[in-house]
Amino acid sequence: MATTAIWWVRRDLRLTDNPALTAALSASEQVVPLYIIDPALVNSDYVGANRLAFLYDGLRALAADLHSRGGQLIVRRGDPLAVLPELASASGAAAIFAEADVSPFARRRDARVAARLPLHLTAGASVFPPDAVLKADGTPYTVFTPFSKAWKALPAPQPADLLAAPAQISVPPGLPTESIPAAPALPKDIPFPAGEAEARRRLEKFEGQMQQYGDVRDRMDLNGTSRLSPYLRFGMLSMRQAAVAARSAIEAAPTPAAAKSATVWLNELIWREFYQSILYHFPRVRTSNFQPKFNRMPWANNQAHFAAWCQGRTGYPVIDAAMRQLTHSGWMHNRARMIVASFLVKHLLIDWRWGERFFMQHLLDGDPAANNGGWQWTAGCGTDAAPYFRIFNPILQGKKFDPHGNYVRRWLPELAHVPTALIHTPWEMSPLEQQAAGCRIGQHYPAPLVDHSRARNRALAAYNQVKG
DNA sequence: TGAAATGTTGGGGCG
DNA sequence: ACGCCCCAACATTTC
Repeated sequence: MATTAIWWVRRDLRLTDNPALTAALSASEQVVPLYIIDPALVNSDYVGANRLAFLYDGLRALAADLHSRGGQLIVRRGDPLAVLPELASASGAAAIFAEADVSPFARRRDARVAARLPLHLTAGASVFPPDAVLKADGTPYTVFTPFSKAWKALPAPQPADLLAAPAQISVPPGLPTESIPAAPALPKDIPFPAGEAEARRRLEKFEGQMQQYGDVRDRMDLNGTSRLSPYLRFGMLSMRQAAVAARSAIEAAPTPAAAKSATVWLNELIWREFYQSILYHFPRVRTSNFQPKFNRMPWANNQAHFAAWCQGRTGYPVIDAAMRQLTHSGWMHNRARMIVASFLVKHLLIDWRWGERFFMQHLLDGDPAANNGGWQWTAGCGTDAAPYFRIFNPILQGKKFDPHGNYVRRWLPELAHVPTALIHTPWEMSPLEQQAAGCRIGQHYPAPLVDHSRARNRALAAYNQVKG
């Protein structure tokens, strides 16, 4: 009888450069590619329809890729602790292989599984596992720059290190599978087709743009970023594939400026690894301030203000455009993420966890480590955090990073005819200008929810309380 | 991976 | 020609 192993797919929806799959294939003749739709995850308030739709589409793409190699994706719904033993006995599998996941939820789940079944966790979610990048005394880094230096000093993965996709996958016949749920109805303008092939296409396209990344990455009105985050989130692309591409762009750069630009993108990848390491070594950050003194923070937590922020109705065009980009497309430009996060936490004095949860509910790329790290950074309560007095001015940020107002107009059609000079301060339009633009402030578009200068002073006072 | 307040400098208008 | 003032423009410090 053929030996069998389960490849338990979680956040590694790819056949190329997949250490868990490779380990399963080398351990046994037959492999059961299994995805378990866990109701505890699906119904969590950290998950939303956007990301579920992307996941289900990704599973369909993975199933097709497996099918073309003679395999099959087995899908089950239920608690992994119940599904895995049942499938192991039905298939005769002697071992389970899966990619390690740093989130506290995943680690608890995997520990319970490993207590009952032979579960082998492999690296793969990051270029280097969290225990590989440590200070000389063995403790984890809590500041990004030294972390990134240590990361860059480790032997870089080479193109030849990337694991090839198996040509053929043999799955034991006759295993019952459930259908992949139809993706929930979503707005049509979600510009992220799921799947490994699409991820690779995007990476190849971005390799041609990486040398300009440093110049255009902050421009919200341009497509200067890689837009790979949803694919990295679900492992449709491995971090090693991304890092190899970044390194080769740096080496092939014709000018120092081009090399620097690609290095900036490599640093963005390292931020992902940094926050994975933080979540792994300090799991309490998932629910708590990394800096305990922020437990005293006098949040205002005004429900109506939070609702206005969520709906993109704060009266500040950059904020509202970004929030609608998030809810309508499942993604937000990174610069915009910093601006809206700063606004929620500082202008509105709302607990960063509220914003963190809302992001998780809407982002295709919503990742516990990166999202939590970003929010704690903005709130100033995290590792290597932004200083408390760094308060983004939404008007200036708009003028700098959306200079023609094209980003604002794209997501806020009610401002389509506002003159560019006032696109980031539409409340400054005279009654005549409002009429000409077909946009009456307070009717077609809200007046500012808070006054910038007053909100800034209130935030400084609140943060001073924590500091002292 | 800011912004505002405050300080400094230098050119030009003007008596 | 000179001093005075104004105020960009830039630099520094403060939050």
